[in-house]
Amino acid sequence: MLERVHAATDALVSAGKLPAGLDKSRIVVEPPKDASHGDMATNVAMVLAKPANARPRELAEAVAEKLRSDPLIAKVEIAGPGFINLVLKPAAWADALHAAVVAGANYGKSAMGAHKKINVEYVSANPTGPMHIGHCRGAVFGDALANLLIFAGYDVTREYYINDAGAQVDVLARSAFLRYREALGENIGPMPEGLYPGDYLQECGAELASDYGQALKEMQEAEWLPIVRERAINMMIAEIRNDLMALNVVHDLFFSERSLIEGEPEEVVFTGGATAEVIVVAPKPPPPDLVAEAIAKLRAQGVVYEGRLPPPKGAPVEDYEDREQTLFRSTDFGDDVDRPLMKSDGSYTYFASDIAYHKSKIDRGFATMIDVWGADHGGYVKRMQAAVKAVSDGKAELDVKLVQLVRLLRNGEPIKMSKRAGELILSRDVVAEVGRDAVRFMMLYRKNDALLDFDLAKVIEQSRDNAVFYVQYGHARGQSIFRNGLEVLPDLPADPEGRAAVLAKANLALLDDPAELALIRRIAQFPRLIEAAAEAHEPHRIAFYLYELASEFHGQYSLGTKSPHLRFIIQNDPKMTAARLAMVQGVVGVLAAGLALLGVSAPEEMR
RNA sequence: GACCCCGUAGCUCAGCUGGAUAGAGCAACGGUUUUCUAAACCGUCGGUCGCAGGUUCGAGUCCUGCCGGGGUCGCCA
Repeated sequence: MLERVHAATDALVSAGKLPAGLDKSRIVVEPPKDASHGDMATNVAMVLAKPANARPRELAEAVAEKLRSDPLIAKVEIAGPGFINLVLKPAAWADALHAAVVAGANYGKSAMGAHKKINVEYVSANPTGPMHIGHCRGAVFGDALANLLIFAGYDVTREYYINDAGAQVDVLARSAFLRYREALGENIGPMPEGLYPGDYLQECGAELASDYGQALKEMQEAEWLPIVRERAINMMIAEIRNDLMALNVVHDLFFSERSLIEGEPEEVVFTGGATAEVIVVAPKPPPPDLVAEAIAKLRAQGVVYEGRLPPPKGAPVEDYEDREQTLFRSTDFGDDVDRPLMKSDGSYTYFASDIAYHKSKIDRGFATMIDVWGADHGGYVKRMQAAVKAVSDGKAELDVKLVQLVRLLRNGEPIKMSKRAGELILSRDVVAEVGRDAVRFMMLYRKNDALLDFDLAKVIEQSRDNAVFYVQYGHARGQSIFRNGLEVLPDLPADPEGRAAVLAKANLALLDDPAELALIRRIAQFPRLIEAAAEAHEPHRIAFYLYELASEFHGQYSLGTKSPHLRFIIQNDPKMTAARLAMVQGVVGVLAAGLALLGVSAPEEMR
């Protein structure tokens, strides 16, 4: 439709009624919020009025005149300040539905991405324990976003960054070492302050005990620590991968932070749903220090210097010590203060290796990167974007999606967790209780930057109040209609492709009831929705759209109760039945496609 | 003190990147079933879009300043 409006304005330009060279980018043609305003509306006259030095309504009349001759347009009206409302002929909706049915699972796929490479990094939970519910939200969000971007035509790489180089993995190793001594029969008492108290390291300790016996105890810490650390990290990553698999969250690549510095890949190869190889970033020997390289590059650009920082505001830092340090001039890029790259003991800060990591992404050809982080990392966004800008010479772009906290409830009552005992609520426990579909859908049924209340009791309720159930029921109901439709159309194939091929041949012009046309209109919005959601990096829009589509479908179904002639299956009228089932096919196809993007199953029946 | 996010119906939230009379669900009240799944549907009630300015044909949406809630603030992860 947009092309038709453009054509109409072009015609006015060549007729000399409009000046040439107008900016047409702000012209939109879309379904109006209020259906009584027609099927489509355009703001063309209001957008062009000022630059063309014309009155909006007069200009609208001129454009409307051109559009009236279009064979698919039934009515053109001018309303309000200069909107042009279009009512399409039923044939236009028949065309739209036909396209949806024919395209099947490909309906809504877009070429807007043009195979542009995008890197989406999500989860990246530290390998120091199993995934908790906060990680879970980021995992589901990132996974669905990646699905969406692929559907929109981008070349997406899904990535997990393993923080296996910092102090916290040494803490992990010391904790595991205690569990090892415990496994050897020692009474270790309560876990000392600062170590990981969770009991998930007991298995690690037991393995170490059976593999090494007393040997590790005989060593100095410098000797046993790397051994224990590697074992513990590998086991924790295996844990996390299991948690990801339970959620059906996949990655293409697990990127080791340690490999940036040491050039050594972690020797972990996994198979299964969350499978991916760990990247080898450097040839060996000699292992180049990619962090040092990144810093050197920035230093050459003059954005790294030695200097002092003012003491931190807010909560007092106990061991603060004023000293000269290596700083990145992030203030040049809009950050509040410059940021340190080296710790006082001479090792790199996380920020330093994060710069090297993002440089690696840039070097691997990604000009667009999306990071999914927890909201507590919000203060980190500006400096990271600053670093990306600097290290890519302004060519690469980083979008950070902050995922807000999840508050778990049961029947409206917050579930309390005791951090003291190391008892965070685990992702796997929630999945086990309410199922993967409910977790995934509810995590996506909210904007990423809004707090999320997740009620364990409500998500397994079977009612309209439960969006997951409601949308899935829509899909199942459609399948049920196909099964019953066999009475009138005995030759209807059961497989989706075959069925769609048959139904596509139906005479769709028979669908002329206003409610039916409204439902088809909703189906026809799907491709545009995909593009808008992909553009904004907002998968939650799909979830909301599916809920609306399911709602209209349930409504349409119920109309048949009062008005039998509107039922999907009409005895003795195979032609009308075929047309109606084509409409159901359109709904079911979009529901299935949308649920697939969210990673939620589309059941055949609900019983 | 600075920065980031949030503030829309009694509650939980959408609002398609600036469009027309701001929408759903829940809650409350009323109705619909000899029916293709009532696990559903329809209706009624409910609003100073936190407040005040500004930008323009037009603001819940963009800008500025306040108010309220949350988060973060050198080497933590």
